[in-house]
Amino acid sequence: MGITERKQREKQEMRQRILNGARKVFLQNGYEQTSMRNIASEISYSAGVIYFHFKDKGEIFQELHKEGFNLLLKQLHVLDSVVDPFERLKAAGRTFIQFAQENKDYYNLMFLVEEPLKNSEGSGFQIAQSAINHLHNLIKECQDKGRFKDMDTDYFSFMFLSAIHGICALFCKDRTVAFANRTNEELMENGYACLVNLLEKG
Amino acid sequence: MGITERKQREKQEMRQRILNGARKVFLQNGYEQTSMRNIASEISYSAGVIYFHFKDKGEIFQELHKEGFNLLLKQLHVLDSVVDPFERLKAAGRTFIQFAQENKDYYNLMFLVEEPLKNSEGSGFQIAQSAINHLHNLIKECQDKGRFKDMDTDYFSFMFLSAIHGICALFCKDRTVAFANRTNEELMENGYACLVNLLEKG
DNA sequence: TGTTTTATTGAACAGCGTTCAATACATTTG
DNA sequence: CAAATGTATTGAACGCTGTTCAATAAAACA
Repeated sequence: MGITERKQREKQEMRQRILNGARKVFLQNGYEQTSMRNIASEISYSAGVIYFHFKDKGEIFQELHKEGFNLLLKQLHVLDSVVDPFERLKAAGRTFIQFAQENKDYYNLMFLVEEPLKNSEGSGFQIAQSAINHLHNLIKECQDKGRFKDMDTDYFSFMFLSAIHGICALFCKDRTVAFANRTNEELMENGYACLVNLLEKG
Repeated sequence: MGITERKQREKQEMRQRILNGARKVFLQNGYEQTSMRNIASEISYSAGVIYFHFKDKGEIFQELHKEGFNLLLKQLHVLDSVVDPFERLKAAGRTFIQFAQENKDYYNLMFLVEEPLKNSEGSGFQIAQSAINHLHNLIKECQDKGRFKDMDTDYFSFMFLSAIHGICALFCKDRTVAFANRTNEELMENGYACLVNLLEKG
């Protein structure tokens, strides 16, 4: 049955075509400002057809959300070769911040958009969870080498992620204005340096 | 001219009536889900009249944004009597987190909603700035007593705020799911405790 | 009283996410 | 090949959104 095979492939291609259009519009205008009609006209189709290939806008969100995490994880895995876990942790934080700076829209999607990521079955949830596990293990490695010995691994992971996310979130939602006379780059870089300074004493 | 006086008062009352309706609907449904028609029907007026008293939805946002900051600042000023600046700083962080937990919608509005807070003339910007200055001075006090001596005050303030904001932002946008088997309260409280633990070593 | 100012309404516009009957096309069946 | 079936796409429609505006009501002034 080569025909049904081709049909499936064509359907998959259409799904991808929609996703490509969605990504393009969304990287230009941000997720909130991206409408189904925008996406459709980007790929020269009618808006209705999207609903034949996707349940709703939320499913497109899920896909791009997953894309964002894969992109971030790919950049983080570059650091796998760094042997010292604490050096790897510090570099991971820097990579995370850099990712937010270079992919503001993806970052918004992944961590700041109001969207039901509820159903724990979704693969989007799983990939986020695996990222957390990765961080958890990394910090455990640091602890095994004597760092942060008196801290609970889970809570410390949460705190570390929060601190970095806070930097990125203030940046992504334009809440850095109140820190006068400092560029975003200066704030984020030197702010993170302060955190690292603290970590080195723990 | 008692009449123009009364007119002005009535106009102010109408402004307040709209704001009260807006606050109520927005505390029930969240800012994004609050429409002008919702607000209008809440106070039994037509939607159009809002535009006679407010420029647009953004101006209502500005007002509620300011309200949120005033509420937060009021709670922070309770700590003014704490003499030791480091104790005050630690308590301020806890108060901040508690504020986010108890006023999720205000917090979203203040720090997470996508909205042009651009024009540096707005009083909303000023109140945010004064909050930052307050934090800056508090940290400077700590430094004067020997804490965080090797840190730049500005960047350290930014880092501290970021760390706490990160905790609150993950909570407010429901991104804590990936930390299994821990309630939000546990995560936030113990996560912050980890930060405090680090600070005590700095 | 008549005129001008001020406040409010309700309809309208363009856009949103989503649904659905109609339609065109591809494939399978008779 | 023709008819029937299934699959993909369209475009109109629904009820929502923020916003504008002519018409209108009410109040203040002359």
